[in-house]
Amino acid sequence: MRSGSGPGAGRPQATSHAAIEAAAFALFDERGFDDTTVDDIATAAGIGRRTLFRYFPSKNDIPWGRFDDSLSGLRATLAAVPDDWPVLDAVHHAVMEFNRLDDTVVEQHRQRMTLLLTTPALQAHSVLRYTEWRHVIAEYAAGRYGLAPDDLLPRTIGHVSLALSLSAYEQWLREPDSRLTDLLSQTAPVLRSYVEGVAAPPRTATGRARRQRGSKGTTVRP
Amino acid sequence: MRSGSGPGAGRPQATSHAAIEAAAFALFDERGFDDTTVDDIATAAGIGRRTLFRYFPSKNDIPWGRFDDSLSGLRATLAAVPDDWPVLDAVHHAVMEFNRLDDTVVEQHRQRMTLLLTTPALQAHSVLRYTEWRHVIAEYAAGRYGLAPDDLLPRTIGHVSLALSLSAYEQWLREPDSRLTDLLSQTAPVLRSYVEGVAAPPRTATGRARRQRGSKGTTVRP
DNA sequence: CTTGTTTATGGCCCCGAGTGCCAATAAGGT
DNA sequence: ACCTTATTGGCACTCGGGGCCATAAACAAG
Repeated sequence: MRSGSGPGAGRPQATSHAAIEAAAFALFDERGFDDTTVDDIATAAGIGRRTLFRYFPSKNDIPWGRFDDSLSGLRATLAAVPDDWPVLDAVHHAVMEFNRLDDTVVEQHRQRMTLLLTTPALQAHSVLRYTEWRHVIAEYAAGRYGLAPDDLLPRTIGHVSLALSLSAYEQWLREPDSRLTDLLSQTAPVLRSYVEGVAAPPRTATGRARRQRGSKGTTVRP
Repeated sequence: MRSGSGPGAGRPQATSHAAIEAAAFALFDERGFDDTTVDDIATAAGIGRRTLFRYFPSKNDIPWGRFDDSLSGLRATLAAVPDDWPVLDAVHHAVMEFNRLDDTVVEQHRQRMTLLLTTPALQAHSVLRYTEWRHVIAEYAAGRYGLAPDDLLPRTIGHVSLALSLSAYEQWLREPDSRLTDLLSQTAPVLRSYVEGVAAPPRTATGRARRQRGSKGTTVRP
């Protein structure tokens, strides 16, 4: 651990997370993730293979960059939300903040997320990251409701929040001209209309709006 | 491919999916998933390591068993739902059917799901299975709404349905005496109350019920 | 009984990810 | 010059996974 900016003693670091990440993304873009070996990345970054694994615990972690820091930001955003906001609004606000992008990095972020969401090995690995993310949401919800983070309600809120975010992200990647924040804002109403048993009016020209009558009665209604 | 029950010619199979699965679970139970090598499983099943990989594409696939067949069942259940049911109810019904368990296998299923949901390597790998599952749900919803499966609404329904199921499963594993179907039925109302901005009354003794100001619209709880 | 044909088996060898170990390196301080 | 400290990176190893291919074990036809 480098202690802040203190130089201290010892051999200086030969590289950085950012440098490795840049070298890796160049190769991923050129040959794809699976056809790029860790040796390739290490060589491109001018370091030894063994050193690379001290910066990133696995090849799969490289595309995620410094995700831990983002999580701290998410936690901080939630903590700053006034207590009288509905939990749904608080979470939605935090998700929007979490995914706010500077215009200059939006294409870079799109490339990163494309990699993460289309490469099977990365899709799989990402779950571990999502779990931490969900836990932050669940902890906040638990605090607001006076429950434990692994009670059913907070846990469900974590899962559903992630579901909505992923849904928005996938849609964002599909539509080159869309804006991520727009899609994130859309998922909540979409969910609400679904839960209330009413078909959302399709935004595409081909869709026919069909109205549902709720009469099943065995389970859902209190 | 064995063609139905026709014996035909050729060397008979030395084992079966079920036999490998049984041998594997015994070892997983004894030493844990990570400390069991593929060689161990093959030896225990009395086959060669190379043969094992012809029955299961990867070590991670062994705990999932024959999941494809279950997916066909899910598809069939959805297809059999009358068209005038609300989509939410149809999906909920299909999810319940999908997770219906014979009393004799409930403990076995619990063991399997514990393995799948607590082993990091399996948590990660399971995403690929979940994707197929979500796709079945999204396809159905798309058909009902007259949309494409990768439009925002069907995709979101797939994600949210999975989120609710996983939430129920995790809770089920935490509470030894709970019933999976009960929990699956609970997640939908939990989601509804959350979306409508009203705190669900905590069911645990320690929780203090905290009511949110419902600035967001209609209240449904008594 | 012998000779094909068919199909599954499993050994051999390879690759890539990831880890433990440890000597070498490059700083700062005394 | 010498010590302390921290990072580097090479070597060897394990494990998951896949390509290749000779071989075993069934059945059918001669």
